[in-house]
Amino acid sequence: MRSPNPLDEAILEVVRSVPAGRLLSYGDVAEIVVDLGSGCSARRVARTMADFGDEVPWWRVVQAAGTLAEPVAFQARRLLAAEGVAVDGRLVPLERLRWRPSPTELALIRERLRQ
DNA sequence: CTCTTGACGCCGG
DNA sequence: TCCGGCGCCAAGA
Repeated sequence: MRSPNPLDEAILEVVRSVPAGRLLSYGDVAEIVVDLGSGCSARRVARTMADFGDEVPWWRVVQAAGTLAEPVAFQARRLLAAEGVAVDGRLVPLERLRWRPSPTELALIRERLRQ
């Protein structure tokens, strides 16, 4: 298994910052990482989740349509329900629970990455 | 080097 | 709503 590079670290740090019960899409994570200064994309985030997701609350990252990614849908459904998220089949209320880092939160993430 | 393969996403039909 | 088509991008074959 490959080891995480700086871009992976940035992605993982963002996902780690998502509070329980809140959600983002792969694309949202990518946007935030871009704001942090690295180039990124939804597909790139998905790859990092596939490789290193178990190090972070990966289940809070869902598809843009509010659907759970097929390969991990079963586990995600259980973990999300455990933190109070209403799961309807493969659908979750992304619009209602979407998380965006505040400027200060963003600064904190930047700080944590500066190691 | 080319071609395929995804925990993706937007647009049309 | 549910596909199909594309664009995207890095990893493997």
